[in-house]
Amino acid sequence: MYIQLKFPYLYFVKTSESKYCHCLYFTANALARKIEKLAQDSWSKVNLSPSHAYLLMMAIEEPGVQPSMLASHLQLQPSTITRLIEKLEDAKLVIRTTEGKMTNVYPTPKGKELLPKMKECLNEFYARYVSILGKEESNKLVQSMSKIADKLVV
Amino acid sequence: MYIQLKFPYLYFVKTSESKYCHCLYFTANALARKIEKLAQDSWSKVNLSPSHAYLLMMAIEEPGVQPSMLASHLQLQPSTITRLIEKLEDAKLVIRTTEGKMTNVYPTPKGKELLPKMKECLNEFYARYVSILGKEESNKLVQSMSKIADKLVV
DNA sequence: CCTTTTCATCTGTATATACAAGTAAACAAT
DNA sequence: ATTGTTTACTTGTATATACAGATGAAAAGG
Repeated sequence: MYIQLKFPYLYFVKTSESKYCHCLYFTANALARKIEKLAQDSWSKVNLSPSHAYLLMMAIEEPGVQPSMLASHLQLQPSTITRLIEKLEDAKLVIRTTEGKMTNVYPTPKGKELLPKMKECLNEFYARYVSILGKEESNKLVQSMSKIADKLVV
Repeated sequence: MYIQLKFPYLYFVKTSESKYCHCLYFTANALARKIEKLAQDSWSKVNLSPSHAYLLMMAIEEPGVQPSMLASHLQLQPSTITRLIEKLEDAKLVIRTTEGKMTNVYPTPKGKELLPKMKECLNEFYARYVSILGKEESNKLVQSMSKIADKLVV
């Protein structure tokens, strides 16, 4: 004997109808994952994950930028930044120089070449979510989320 | 020669001041990670990650619940659910029975025993974020995030 | 100067999650 | 009945991320 639940197959549940939708935990994660997917999709043209792409863009904008700086701007742990840089280095898109305890990250020519395409991806990503959410609503969302993220510093 | 950036060490940047704060991608991820941390902290008393805890709670509320159901309510992929269940099974908190192609997940007595403590964790988690964000604002946030997550179904 | 502390980064390891492919059951179509 | 398709779940593998500890440089204290 086993319980066969009501809707055989594809229990598709909207986030807002999920049993745990009222819970900040799942809502925030579900939203982040969906946005992640949209972003991955938008950056697939340059064969980079969004994080790698943003890091590369920062290195282009600010050549010699340091991992600690990248960590705080990208809101990631230093160890994560190390790993991201390693991968970009393998792909010959950035180089790292170490002087004393400091490390500086510079884009390679090959990395710089990608900039226009990355900007396109950025625009496409923006356009896509604006077309889904509307300009108003997406701006409001970003603002309120970052305000709240600041408050949540633990 | 290397560039020494302005604020030696601890480039602490609020989410709202990050170079990429205007980007939905980083904002959503940063927020989700902070909430994740708060949740992990709240559930550390039962030695479970929030996802594991929620899965266990669902199995207690609805004994015999199926992985597909869990996947849609917890907004996770079926394979992820399999892995979560495996771990709970190792910890003897749930058991799985398979009949045909269906799988049912039941809490063990040891699992059920945890319910009161888990409810405490849930309450603590809720209380913590409400105390930081306010009741109004946190409700509004959850609502708008889940509404937007629904729209983003790709 | 020497010692201790702090700092910036890296390494080892672990986690949650995902995708894609695999498997086996159930269903459908002829 | 046989065969093909769909479904439900699992497995293999990969990824991004994190934490904790290691390392080596710099700064501070005496």
